[in-house]
Amino acid sequence: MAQTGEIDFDNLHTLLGYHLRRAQVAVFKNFAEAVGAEDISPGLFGALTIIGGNEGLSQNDLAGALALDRSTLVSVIDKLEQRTLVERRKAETDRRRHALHLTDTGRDMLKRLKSKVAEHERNIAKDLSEAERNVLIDLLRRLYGGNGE
Amino acid sequence: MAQTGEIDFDNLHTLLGYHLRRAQVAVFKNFAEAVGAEDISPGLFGALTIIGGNEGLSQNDLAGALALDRSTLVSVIDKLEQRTLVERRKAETDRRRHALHLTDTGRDMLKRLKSKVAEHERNIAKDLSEAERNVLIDLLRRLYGGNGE
DNA sequence: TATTGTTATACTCTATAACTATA
DNA sequence: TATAGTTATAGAGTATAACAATA
Repeated sequence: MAQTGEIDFDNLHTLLGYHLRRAQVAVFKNFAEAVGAEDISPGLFGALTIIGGNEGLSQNDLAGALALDRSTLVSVIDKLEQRTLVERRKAETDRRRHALHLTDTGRDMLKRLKSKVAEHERNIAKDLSEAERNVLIDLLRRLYGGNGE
Repeated sequence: MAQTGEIDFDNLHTLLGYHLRRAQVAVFKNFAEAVGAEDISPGLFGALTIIGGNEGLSQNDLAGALALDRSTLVSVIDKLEQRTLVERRKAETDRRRHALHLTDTGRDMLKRLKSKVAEHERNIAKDLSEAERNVLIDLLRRLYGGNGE
């Protein structure tokens, strides 16, 4: 019977989607190790980062930035609020909206996370030169139609 | 209030993980459109491809090849078997094992899928030269430690 | 009427632990 | 004892549809 080492992968190894998934699994695993006891996912870190850079934004704004449905954002903010990292304040100008703010705890955690995530980035790209890393980001961006900064 | 276009993404756009996720979402969406009425996910296509290239392999072999737990493989094969694309045959040499085989329907579908997936690959990489596409695959591979073919 | 946030619900993908049958 | 497959269960991540409050 075929052993794992002898498996014929046919054309699977020629497909971008295959390598994207493998790379993402590896990167997410490394992310989890890098943040360790902070115990946060890339998605929640992204939400925290954007709230930190845009205090007072609405859930709709954040959903748009993260390309998530606004119903999905509810549970994202629920999680962050349960951990006292973020708070919903009633927006005064439009009482349908929640203005999202980091708590002091959230700000501290974000600061710690940023240095851990920076280390994580160096770690996953340790076999790539700085130029190669930039090429990789550029090529990925062209895959999904993202513009430069 | 901040609009989506004015959001400050801070350092998020400098992170490989961010672009990987965005690229993967775009690629998976395009995959779904490309296979259309065949209605199959990249994961099931991968399983089908490996079974097609290794008829008679066991569920354990396949789990290893796809880097999935063997309990996860059960539901993968359940789905493929419910659609009459794959069948479990009792391995004669070791009656604990299931030898996985494509049905005629599965073989036909795999053949159709391969051309649709090839088109999908051309489509997602349409803004990349052949050389750039190869560089991208090489760089992704170095992110997860994958060797050459 | 339209928008913001919420709830209820559901689906996909994945894993761990305990079980059965075989080896 | 160890392995192959299964089941029960759980959790993350995501979406759609319907709803209340507000605009």
